[in-house]
Amino acid sequence: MEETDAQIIRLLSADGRMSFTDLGRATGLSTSAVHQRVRRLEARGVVRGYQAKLDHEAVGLGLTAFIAIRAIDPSQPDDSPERLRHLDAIEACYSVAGEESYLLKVRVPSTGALESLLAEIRAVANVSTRSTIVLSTYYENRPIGG
Amino acid sequence: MEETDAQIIRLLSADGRMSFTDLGRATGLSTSAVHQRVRRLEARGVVRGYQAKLDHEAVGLGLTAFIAIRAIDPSQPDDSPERLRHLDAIEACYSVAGEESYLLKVRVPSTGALESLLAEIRAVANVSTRSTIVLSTYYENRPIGG
DNA sequence: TCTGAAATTAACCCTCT
DNA sequence: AGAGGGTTAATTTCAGA
Repeated sequence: MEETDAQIIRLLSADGRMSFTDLGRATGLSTSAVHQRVRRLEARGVVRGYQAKLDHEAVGLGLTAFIAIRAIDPSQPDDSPERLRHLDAIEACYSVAGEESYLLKVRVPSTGALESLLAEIRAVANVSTRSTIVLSTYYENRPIGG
Repeated sequence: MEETDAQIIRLLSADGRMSFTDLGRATGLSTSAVHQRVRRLEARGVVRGYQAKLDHEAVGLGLTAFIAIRAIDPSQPDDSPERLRHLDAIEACYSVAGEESYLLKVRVPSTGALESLLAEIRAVANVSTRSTIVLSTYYENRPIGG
């Protein structure tokens, strides 16, 4: 990865709405050159899209939790990520090394909603769950380092 | 939270670079009306910024891990999040309920880098660590549901 | 790959409702 | 709060180096 592309990526990681004009100024390139580079990074899949960072509390999703899951029947094929994909409370799904096989990050409005989500996860994926409740978020989704 | 604002938030959560013109079309409002609403959401802190979603592998940060940390000396004031803030491999820091007090999400290039990061975390914050390595990411930072 | 210029479209600000 | 209009600025495409 070239230094100019790396710089563009750092800038867009910190401000996803930065204009091509400003990106050009920051990198010392013309507007059309950065435009070309950003489009190429998007086409290659290095930049996968853009997203607003939200105050989840204000949006009514004030409860965040991490849910580690473990298959109950190890002989069954384990396609939990696909089985759980439709649950839009699940913001992220990772397969992990360790005692459990997957780790989910979820956002819900309340403990009641978390309770029903857990029931649904267990039913849909035939897994046991271990939840870790987030008490407060100090920082999150920080831009990549520079 | 009003339905129109909620809709704008969902749209910007899915596409942070969506134009005010398109937001207007999608919500049935004029360009200037959505413009006004988005600026208000930003001013209130509901929208905290915008960010490019990256392929971290392509950017040279192919190793993701979750690190749960626990204070070694419970009599010391526990300001780990501030002590660790300067480490830009740490993408997120949560305080959590459970056996450990904080959960970090980190991105590094290699296991070697993870090893030195762990050493630094333990030294800087005087904590013990328990790491969970991410093997693969099925989905992540999905837009909020609707 | 870059620049520079031209054409199109969007952002932004203001006023009126 | 929103619509409409006018000005400024950005995006996008293209020719040329």
